[in-house]
Amino acid sequence: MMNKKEKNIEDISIWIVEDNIHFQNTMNNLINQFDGFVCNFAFESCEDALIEMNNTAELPSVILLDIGLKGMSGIEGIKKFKEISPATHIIMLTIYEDKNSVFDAICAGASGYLLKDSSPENVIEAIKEVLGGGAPMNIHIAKKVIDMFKQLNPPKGDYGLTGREKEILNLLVMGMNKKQIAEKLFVSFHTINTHIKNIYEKLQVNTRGGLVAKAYKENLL
Amino acid sequence: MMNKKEKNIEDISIWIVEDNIHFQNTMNNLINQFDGFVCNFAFESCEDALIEMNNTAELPSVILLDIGLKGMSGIEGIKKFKEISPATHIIMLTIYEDKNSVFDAICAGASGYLLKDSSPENVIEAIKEVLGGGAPMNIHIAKKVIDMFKQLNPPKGDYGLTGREKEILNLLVMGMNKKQIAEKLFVSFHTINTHIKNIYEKLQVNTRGGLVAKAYKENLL
DNA sequence: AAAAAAATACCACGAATGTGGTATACCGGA
DNA sequence: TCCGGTATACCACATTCGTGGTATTTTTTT
Repeated sequence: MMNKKEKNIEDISIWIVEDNIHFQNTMNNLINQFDGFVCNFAFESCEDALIEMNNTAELPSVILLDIGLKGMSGIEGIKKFKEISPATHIIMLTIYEDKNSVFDAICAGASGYLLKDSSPENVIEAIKEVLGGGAPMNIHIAKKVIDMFKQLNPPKGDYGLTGREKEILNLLVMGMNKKQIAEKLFVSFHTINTHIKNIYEKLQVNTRGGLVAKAYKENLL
Repeated sequence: MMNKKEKNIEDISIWIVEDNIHFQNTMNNLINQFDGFVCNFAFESCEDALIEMNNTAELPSVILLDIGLKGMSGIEGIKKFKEISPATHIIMLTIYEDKNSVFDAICAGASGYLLKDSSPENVIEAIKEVLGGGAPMNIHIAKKVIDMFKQLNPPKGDYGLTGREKEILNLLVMGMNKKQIAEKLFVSFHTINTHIKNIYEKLQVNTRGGLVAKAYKENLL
């Protein structure tokens, strides 16, 4: 009775993408019980949901999306959903608080996330929150966080590179090869070879890719 | 005189957890000098502070918590403190600038962050801010930060890399060579060679260094 | 079903790289 | 004055790269 809901044109349309049928049903019932929300579809995979999305005119306002799905992952799914329906808010569902996944999800465009053991109230609350325009967050603190990150960026690991070595490192990062660098600095190819050898030693790398990557990661430029 | 403060029931209670005695005292004095704040306790480890927390009815409003502590780390401490006293705001203290630590701290529930060489004004300011802000630094803050970072960074050009190509790009950035990548992905060296060839073509580069640099600059990872 | 895209695989060869050496000249601090 | 660090330079050799091909299978899209 409760989970067979009279469709109302005013209702906020919500989809669920979740491969655990039990949890899917639980969510479904929960949402349909709540006045103003209706769960039109529940899928077991992103692929299925995307097919429906491509064939319907009634795009959902919110998608509850499991982060660990078979086939296309939730993270990947976010991008696809957003391509088709940019206005749809996506709330990730996760079992445990996986920092990296959540971070990735946010980067991919998720509006929020929910732990699977959240209380029904929390679920409804989260949906309301994203619908209400997203982050009702203290802008000051957010700004402060950014300032912190900024402060933290400049100083990083010091590997005791000499001036010349830093100079050459920068040219390497620009994609130049040894010969080109030698010509640019008016020294012998052999000299550059030696310098690069020393840089590799100091940074503990042994490929060009590893070197450049480290230079970026550790802010050596 | 100054650091022996008359206890006032109205004062905001602040604890310090910091293993450097000198810095601990400096902070202590600073806080007690300020009208409206009182530093009731200063500990040298999370463990000590937690014991006290479990035995007192007067929970602190704010904890200044060193990030690099002997025994339980500051990051771990955050969770413990929050368990006992969710309303307590935690401000991290650190000398070394490490982006990851800060992010971890924020995820663990820290409200703010202070470099140890901050001016006295900054310290007081930070405490006031977390007290006034109310909003805990959760995933929403992170979202804000990411959003702003996204805005600051160029919208990262799309070079039409396929999934496999992105995968290989990431391995290249890790400093692996073709043979290693081939082994890791259980495919032939020739296949990797072809993929890399195509990546070079798409990104318009022709050296490993240039590739990795571009990957970082354009946020292709 | 047909077409397009992606992933796989192989060959060859000159160019560039990574690594082991050795060695000289310069300069600033102990 | 002697020593350590820096910059310079050269050699040799195995390994890896970059680039020109061609070609099949699998997946995705139309």
